[in-house]
Amino acid sequence: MATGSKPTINDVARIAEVSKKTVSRVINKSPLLSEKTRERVEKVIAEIGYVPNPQARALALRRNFVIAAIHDNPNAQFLVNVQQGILEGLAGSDFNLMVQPVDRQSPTIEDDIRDFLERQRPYGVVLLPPVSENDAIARLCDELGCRYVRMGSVKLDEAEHTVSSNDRQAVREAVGYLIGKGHRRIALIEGPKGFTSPQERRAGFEEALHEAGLELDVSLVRPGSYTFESGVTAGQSLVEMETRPTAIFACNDEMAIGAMIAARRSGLLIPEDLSIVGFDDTPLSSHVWPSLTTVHWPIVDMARIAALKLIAPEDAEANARWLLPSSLVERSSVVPPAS
Amino acid sequence: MATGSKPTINDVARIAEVSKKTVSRVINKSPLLSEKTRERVEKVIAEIGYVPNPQARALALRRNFVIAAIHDNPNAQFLVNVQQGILEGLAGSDFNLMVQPVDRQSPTIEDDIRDFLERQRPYGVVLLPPVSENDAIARLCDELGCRYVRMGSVKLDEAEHTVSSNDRQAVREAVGYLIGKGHRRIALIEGPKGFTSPQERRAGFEEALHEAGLELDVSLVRPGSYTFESGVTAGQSLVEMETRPTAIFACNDEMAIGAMIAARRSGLLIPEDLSIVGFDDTPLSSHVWPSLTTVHWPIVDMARIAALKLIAPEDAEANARWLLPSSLVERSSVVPPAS
DNA sequence: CATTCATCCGAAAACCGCTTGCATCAAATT
DNA sequence: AATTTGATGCAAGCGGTTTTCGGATGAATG
Repeated sequence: MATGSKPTINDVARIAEVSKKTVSRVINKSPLLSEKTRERVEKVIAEIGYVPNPQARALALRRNFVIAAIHDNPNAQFLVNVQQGILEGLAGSDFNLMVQPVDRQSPTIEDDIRDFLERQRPYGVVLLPPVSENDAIARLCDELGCRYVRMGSVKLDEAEHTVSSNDRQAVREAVGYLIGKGHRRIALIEGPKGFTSPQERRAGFEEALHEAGLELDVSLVRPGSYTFESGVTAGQSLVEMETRPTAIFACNDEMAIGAMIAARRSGLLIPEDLSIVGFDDTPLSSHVWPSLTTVHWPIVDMARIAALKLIAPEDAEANARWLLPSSLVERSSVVPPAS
Repeated sequence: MATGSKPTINDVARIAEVSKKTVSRVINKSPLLSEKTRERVEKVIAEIGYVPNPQARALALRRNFVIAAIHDNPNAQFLVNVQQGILEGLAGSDFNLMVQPVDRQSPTIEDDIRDFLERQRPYGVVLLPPVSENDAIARLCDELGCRYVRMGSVKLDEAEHTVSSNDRQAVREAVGYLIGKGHRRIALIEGPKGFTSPQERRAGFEEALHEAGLELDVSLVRPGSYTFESGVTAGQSLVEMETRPTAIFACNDEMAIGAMIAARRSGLLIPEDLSIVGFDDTPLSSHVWPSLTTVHWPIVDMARIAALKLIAPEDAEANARWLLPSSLVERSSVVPPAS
């Protein structure tokens, strides 16, 4: 090999006195290979510091050594956590992370994703919620032979393609905790309609009430869209009620904090006059005052496992864990109701 | 072309009755080409829906059609905004975004980045602060023939490789605004030592004081590390002073909000007892109560222009705008001091 | 012990789809 | 007619993988 340029498979073959094919077999861990030859080739590879050229492999294999995160504009913290998790899963491998935003509203979303997959040919894709709930996109991946994992509280019908969290159970626990503190008038700020995760969270809310023998009071339920502003609106409407709730469970932290702000604007003290529980455990939740009691949503773990499922499907952890526990994080936004 | 498989350059060449080379010339917009031939080839390309295979191009050109964002992740919101900006700049092009985190502390950081660049061969890289301040990495890019743009308040010596914001000027304006409201005892919570951006912000702070004929009171300066916790610590120490400041300028929003929390814990009312100004204009700043008056840091724009500089260096905007204005956003955390 | 046959490994060549150095050729210029 | 110029094509890469196929090896058989 010429000094200054990277060694190629030809250099390895020449020095080790074998054919390119043999070197290729070593790289791809082919079993049909004598131990002696393998060792000799590996020695040469180590000596001259050979690294296979990813572009050439991509061309020959029709597959790029890249994992793509396909998302539709969720929350910044969520996106970064997912990226971090995927990168953790990819660490030490030859894979890189590509980020591909899409527009869920767009009528051409399927064609856009098809174009992306056909052109970029990622080894696998991680579909983030809410776009992960689009079955057509999963079918598209199947059709194009692209590995995929769907994240979120997706319907749990295929463990192979899903990494999820048990939101329903976690919310039941959280609301049970409020009930345990003595709260009876507990309001709910919902997430956006039509997605699984808010549905699951609401289901958990109702289950907790029933478990305690309480009825769902629909006058205490407010719509929301997972945004801070929607939390403010919902919170305001709740604290202005004649008989206002003593506690609020919001389906995510942003809305919980929005509700907190709204309550404070109305002169209420948190948590003395109103307890609040959120969901997600974003950094935000410990940066407000009082700090927010919330449900920890294990997205970094989920994303790491999603990546492992894609690049090492035989990995034990990737196989075993596809439904991760969410759990309550007690901070200071909950106290028993003023009697 | 066989049904079901994508057309290749050979199909185009055959149908248009020209050579591959000529098709390649059309794709790469070579000037040495008769108008007639170009039109004929373009017609065929459009008809059969030919799209060049990126992997094959990458192999032949020794260059991947990818822009990499190399970061040493400070803040989630920052990272997402940069990604959004880069993607805006890349929209409509054939480029994709790759995300590569590095560890600034690692002794092997240069080798890590060298490996990444040599293997992945991105068309260009965007270096995010603080890793963008590492001159060795910029030299590495030069050496490997990789286009690069450094983001942040980098020393402004080479417009070609820099997209920056005028933090100093913006802070001068913000602190001038506090002075204009009547504040005289203005505290400063600094950013981490050894980086340009906190230095520039501090310089702006001092300039504003001097402009108003005030002296810098070093007893009102606190160290910080751009984290919420460091803001809490600094804020607490400031409000516990015998003669406490009437206003605080924090070098970023997280610390400003930390200081806000600390002040409130001490029983102070914001802004009545203490005015606070931050820097960055993260969503956070409008989600706290009272909402934070801060300096808008145009990172989405900066990142978009960085991407344009990489993929379309002849673009007018990319050339002209490499120093973007930051400007004050007035919210509700500043009032005149209680006399 | 010699011969045959199945088995398996590895060398050579084709291929993935695009770029490019060099050659060619027609048209335009002098 | 000779020379320049611009447009185009051929074929050889880029650095891997895969198919084909010949040769070596070892076991089975007579």
